[in-house]
Formats: sequence, C-alpha cells, structure tokens
Amino acid sequence: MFPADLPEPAELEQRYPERQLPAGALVTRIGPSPTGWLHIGALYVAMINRDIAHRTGGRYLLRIEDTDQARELAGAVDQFQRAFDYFGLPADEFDGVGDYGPYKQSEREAIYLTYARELLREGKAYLCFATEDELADIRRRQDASKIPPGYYGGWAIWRDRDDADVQAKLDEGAPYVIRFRSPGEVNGRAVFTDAIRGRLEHEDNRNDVVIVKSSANAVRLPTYHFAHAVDDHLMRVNLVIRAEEWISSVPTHLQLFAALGFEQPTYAHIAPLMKQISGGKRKLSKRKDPEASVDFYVAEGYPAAAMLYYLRGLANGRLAELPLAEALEAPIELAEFGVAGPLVDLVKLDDISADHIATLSGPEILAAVRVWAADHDADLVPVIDANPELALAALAVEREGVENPRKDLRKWSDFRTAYGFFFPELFTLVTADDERIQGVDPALIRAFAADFVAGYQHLDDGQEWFGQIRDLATKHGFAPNAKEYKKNPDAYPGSIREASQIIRVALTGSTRSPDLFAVARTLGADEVLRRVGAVAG
RNA sequence: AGCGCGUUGGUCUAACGGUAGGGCACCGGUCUCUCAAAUCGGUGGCACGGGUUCGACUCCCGUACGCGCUACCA
Repeated sequence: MFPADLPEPAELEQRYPERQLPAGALVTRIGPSPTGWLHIGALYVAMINRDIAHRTGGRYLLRIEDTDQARELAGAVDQFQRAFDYFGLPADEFDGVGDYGPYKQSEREAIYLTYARELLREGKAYLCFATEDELADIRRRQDASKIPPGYYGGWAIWRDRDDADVQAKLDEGAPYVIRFRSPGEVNGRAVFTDAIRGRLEHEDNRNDVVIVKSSANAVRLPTYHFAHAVDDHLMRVNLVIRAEEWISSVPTHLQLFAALGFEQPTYAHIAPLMKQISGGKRKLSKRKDPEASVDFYVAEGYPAAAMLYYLRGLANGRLAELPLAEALEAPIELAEFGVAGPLVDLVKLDDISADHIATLSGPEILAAVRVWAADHDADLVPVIDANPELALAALAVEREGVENPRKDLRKWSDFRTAYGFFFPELFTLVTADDERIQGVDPALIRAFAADFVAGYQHLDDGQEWFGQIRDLATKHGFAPNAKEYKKNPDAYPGSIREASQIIRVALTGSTRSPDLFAVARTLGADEVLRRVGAVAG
C-alpha cells in the first residue's frame, strides 16, 4: 500500500525544521492552481501575502497546487511566473529555490503518504472503497429525506468495516481513497478567530473528507484540505491569507491540524474581487470575464505600479488616499481590510494608470512601450526602433516643460492610437472629402489647404505659427471665433475652429489631437507640407 | 435546502452612539484651434422593519437581497 522507503513523520520534522526568524515574522504563501491562467484575485492575494511577510521579516512562498491533474492546463505554471515577474512580485521560495521544497504538490507524494499512513496507523483515517455510484446513491437518499448530505456517521459505509472486508477489497485490487475519520458531531459548532473578521462560528465538519485521492491514479495526491495541513505545517507557514470562500472549510482544517498534531496557523480570509453586472455584482469568473485574467492587464499594457497601487487601495482604503509612491511603500494591514467584496473598476484603474504614466518621462514611457510592444504589438517595434528621436519628440509634446502633462496614455497599448500618427509609416494621408472634416465644402478645403502649403512658414513661435491659420481663415471667409459664427451662421463657411480642424485632420488624421503647433514642429516642415498638400489634392 | 460571509450615492471608501465627508464616474461653468489636462461648481447614499437610547449609519433582533461552501475542484 505504501512504498517501503517512505519516511517517518519525525524524519520530515527534522528535514523541515522550524525557521530561524525574528519574533513576529510571518511566513505566508500563495498557492495557485494551474487549472487556468492566473486570476486577478490570485495576484491580489499574492501581493498581500508578500507584503505582510516581508514587512514582518518573514518569508513568502509560491507553492504550485497541482493536485487536480485532470483539469491541469499546460503552460499555466510558466504563465504564473511571467505574471508575477511583470508585477514585480517574485517569491522568496518556489520550485527549485528554498529549503522547504519541493514547492510543487505533485512532487510531494511521499510526504503526503507519510502522514496519511500515520493517521491510518492511529485509526484517524481509513480506507474507503465506495464507488462513484455508491456515493451518488448515498447522496440521492439523503436528498430525498432532506438529511444533510455527506459521507459521515451511518452513511460512511467504510468507516467501521471489518479488517477482513478491507483486506478482501485490497486483494482484488479495488481502488480506494483515504478518508479522514472526522471527530465532528452532527450538531457541533466550531469557533475560531480570523485575523480580519474576528470571532467566527460555523457548523462543525462531520464529513469523513477524502484526504488522499484514488489509488488508481499514477501519483497518489492529496486533496486541498490535507495538502494545506501538511504543506503549511512543514513549510512552517504561520499566516494563511486566502479568499473568504475557504471560511466554510476552516472547521475541517482545524480537525486535520489537531489530528496531525500540528500547530494551527492564523487565518485571514479576505473578500473576493467582484465584477459589476446589470443589477448586481458577482465573483469575477475566469471563464466569462477577460478582465479576470492577469493576462488581460499585461496584454493591455497597464503599468505594474498602477495595478499594484489600485489593488493596494482595494485592500486598505487608506492606501488609496496616499500618493502612488507612498502607497506602494506603506504596509498593508490585516486589520484595515474591508469585509465586503469590492468591484474591479476598470475606469478607476484607467484613471490611476493615466495619472501614473503622466508622472513618467518620455524616455521612460518609450522604453516601457517598446517592451510591451515586443510581446503584444510586434508591428510597432520596428517603427519605434527606426525613429527613436521622433518617438521621443512625439512623447514630449505637451508633456515636457509643461505644468500639467497630457494624460492621454492609460496603458501602453494606447500609444499607437495616441501617437501613431507622428510616424509616417503609420499615417495614411487625408484627402479633402474625408468625413472627419465635416461641414465644410471640399472645394473650400482644397483651396484652404493649397493656400496653406503655398505660404507655409515653419515658425518656432506658437502664436505666430497659428497666426498663419488665423490669417488664412479670414482670407477664406471663416468667422474669427465661434461666437461670431454662431451669431450669423449663414454668413460664414465656419469659424476659426472649423478652419483649424482642416489642418488638424490633415496633420493627425483625427479630430482630436495635441496642440497643433507642437505637432507641426515635431513633424517637421517637409512632413507638414506633405500632409496638408495631400488635402490640397 | 442547510450553514457561513456581507449590505454607506453608479463605484471605492471615511465618520468616540451626536451636522453622513472624500476619490473616481457623471452633469455644468471657466480656459480654448479640437481633445486631454487644469480649475470652479453640481446631482446623488446609510437595503427594509422592529428594539435599546435623550439621540442609531453605528448596538441588538428579524426580513430582503447579494456572494460563498455543502466534490477524489482548488
């Protein structure tokens, strides 16, 4: 039933001794399951765990909880690594690094079996040969008579079987699971303390939960509950921060820790991240919501600092009131957690992110965009690489030397739409009948543009430069300002506003753009003439 | 169904049992060649019902609603 060379618990206790850490040091962990891409909630919990461990002089571990081999997704572990790297949240110990490994549950089979065998020896666990059909039948009968469901008491058909029955099944090679013999009573209550919520009371666990999955599997793996007890004890984790959906299983965990003779960790259950839906909110779903995946934020190009700042603000409201740099340094306090699940608000994230990017210099932004584009917009890379000076000049427009820099970049993927027009390779010339120049007769547009080209002076004073448009507008009959035009709309083809739009669309291909003079200076005289010339026809 | 967790404007959050305040969003003004920004102002909230109290967002009970757990998923 067990390998001959299985270690004894005492040997494991020796191999994974208590950590030598300063008093009050907290050892925490994140245990993502590679059954899907990393969830934004996992990133949130990872950040919290890491922050608290490091602030107290403890350790933060990354443990891959791959005990559900049927649902495992290839490549998920690598994606975890990339995601944690992107957000600057590396673990102190993880697969291959650290004295308390392996940090992959699928490689800890012997460790789990050691403790399972021990519980078996002590009569605190037993072999269960119940088939799927039998379990379904038990469930059906319980449902029918409105009895609380579960494998317990008289329903636990293998709980108190004769050794002979067990041996017979073993002899015929029937697969079995190992179940915990729960000491819980039917109407028992469990009371425990949560570091965030205080005293919690819950129906006690009475189920003889499975602790080791079917012997028919190639690798004998534990269920979450058993792995949690064994791993967190052996890895000397003393603070378990996890999502609140685990509150219901704390009684089970407490029983397991007690049966194994382990000291129980402190629990802190945090509220899950939610998503707004019409008429309410629900937990972010990995399958339905793209923004549930960390990949979404990486692909969109949200700066890591902005994400972390946003997430910290959700964890502790106080941190949302602090400036970014300060909030990133300030400690996250368990006592300050809200208990209701906050909504992930992409609009708020955008705002934070735009504010943050506005504090960056052009070269910093360009470097980040370049890194982002390499993975997510390959066509943009050669364009940037061919014109680094132009890229920097474009980013400098209304950003450098001004009091309030433009906030037109919320994420790196915005660069193409906001600044792409500066690059001739990404710009499509505009013609006079373009729908973006609305309300003005194409013939007039052509004449206006032609005049502009004919007399263009690449002046370096903003007022003087714009004076060219002003003069031309007057010459072609445009009203000097919007007010005049509004007063007497039939007398003019438009106002200075409409006239400016001709040049704006010609130069930028958009009705909205940064300051025209700055754009023109950045583009250079030749390019300005080429673009306006195209409108002239 | 049972058990648990929760509920302050649209959203994130403050407020010894004593005038419900701020951020984002939204709306409007200013600025202006457009947009963004900036700045000024505005709309909007204690889920409901009882109880305790001189006084309840706050404490207690109930109801409703939301979320979760009741797996050889985590």
